[in-house]
Amino acid sequence: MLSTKDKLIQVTAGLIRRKGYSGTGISEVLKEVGVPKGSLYHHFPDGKNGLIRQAIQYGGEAQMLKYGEALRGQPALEGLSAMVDVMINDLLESDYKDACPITAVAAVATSMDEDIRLACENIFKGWQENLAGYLERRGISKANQKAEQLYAMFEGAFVLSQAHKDVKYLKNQKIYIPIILNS
Amino acid sequence: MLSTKDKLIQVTAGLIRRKGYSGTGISEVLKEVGVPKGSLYHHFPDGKNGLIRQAIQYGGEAQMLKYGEALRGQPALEGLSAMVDVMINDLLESDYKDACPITAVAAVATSMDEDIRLACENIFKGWQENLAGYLERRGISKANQKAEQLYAMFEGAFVLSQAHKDVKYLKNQKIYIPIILNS
DNA sequence: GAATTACTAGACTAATCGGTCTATTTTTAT
DNA sequence: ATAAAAATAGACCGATTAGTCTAGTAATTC
Repeated sequence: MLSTKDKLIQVTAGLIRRKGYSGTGISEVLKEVGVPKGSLYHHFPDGKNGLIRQAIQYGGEAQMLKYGEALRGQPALEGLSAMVDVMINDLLESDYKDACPITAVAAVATSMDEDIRLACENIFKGWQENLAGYLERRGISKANQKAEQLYAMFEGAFVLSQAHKDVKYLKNQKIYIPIILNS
Repeated sequence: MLSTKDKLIQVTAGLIRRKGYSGTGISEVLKEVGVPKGSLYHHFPDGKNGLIRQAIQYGGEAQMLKYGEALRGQPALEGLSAMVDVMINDLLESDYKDACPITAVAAVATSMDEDIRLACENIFKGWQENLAGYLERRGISKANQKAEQLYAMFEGAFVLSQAHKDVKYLKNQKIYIPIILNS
């Protein structure tokens, strides 16, 4: 059984992924979870900002778990390919509605409260370090730089695939994964 | 002298780049341009949607011009490098507040009116075709696929650089440009 | 110069925004 | 059992949202 607080975080994480920061309304969250306003402001004394900050963190960590599962036990090439498949599935399953959990907020975060941007930055950083460690354990040189580049590629391909409603941009990443790894 | 309509489009283009679709308010646009509501709904009978759609198009085309200028007359490597510099400058000059003119909207566009998403898609498509033609004229093989990949990389690096407030992700693209071109 | 069209001006509406506040209920600790 | 703390409930607030509507002004056409 999920606590009210967790339900609020999860529902918010789902909404910001589709509608971004400003597009996600407090009342919509409350309605979907089925709790009154008092509960929200009890659990999140600094209101929308605190709620979204925690939702970003939750969504980012949940995503990292999915990526980690795809990578685990696999050689670099297969693991990264499976990770791209996770992204492809996310788009297809949501009919292209679910953005990367961070991008939808990150793109406007520098014009909002700094703590929101920091939350995005930290999630990205965690993803990258995770992937860099994975590459390093597989003996790949310049693991850190390559992890950065792979994330940049995947991130961009995700945005393009979503905007075009066509996963080909993500699929193409599989061609370039070995090229980056061997560079 | 700019027409009222053009001023509305330009100011809106600037705002959506920083705050996205939902974060950009009609009244904020009006205030900044200094015109009353009647003018806006005269020039844009379908309201906010029409205004933002045209602002996306304007912003996208303006950006393409900047990219075109960077590429023009240059060999592929130098041209693409200069294009990355345009992105770097955009971030630095705005203190990381200006996102890619399309991404900020595109990430949430699939959860809104289809015409908004189509506007984003068309701009991306235009950019890509433009770059593919440029590569082709320089005798580069698989120009279309490489143009797609380069945009994915740049797009992702832009998002990461913005979120981290660090242009290193964009700078690193210069390492990978020749790798993609020669692949 | 008169009529028509284009545009500006801004009051106004209904709905929603995030947030506050006071009760009330539920749970926990003693 | 009782006191204290945690959580729920929702009325209410001022501000803002996108959008409508009626007037009035400016420019254009005939």
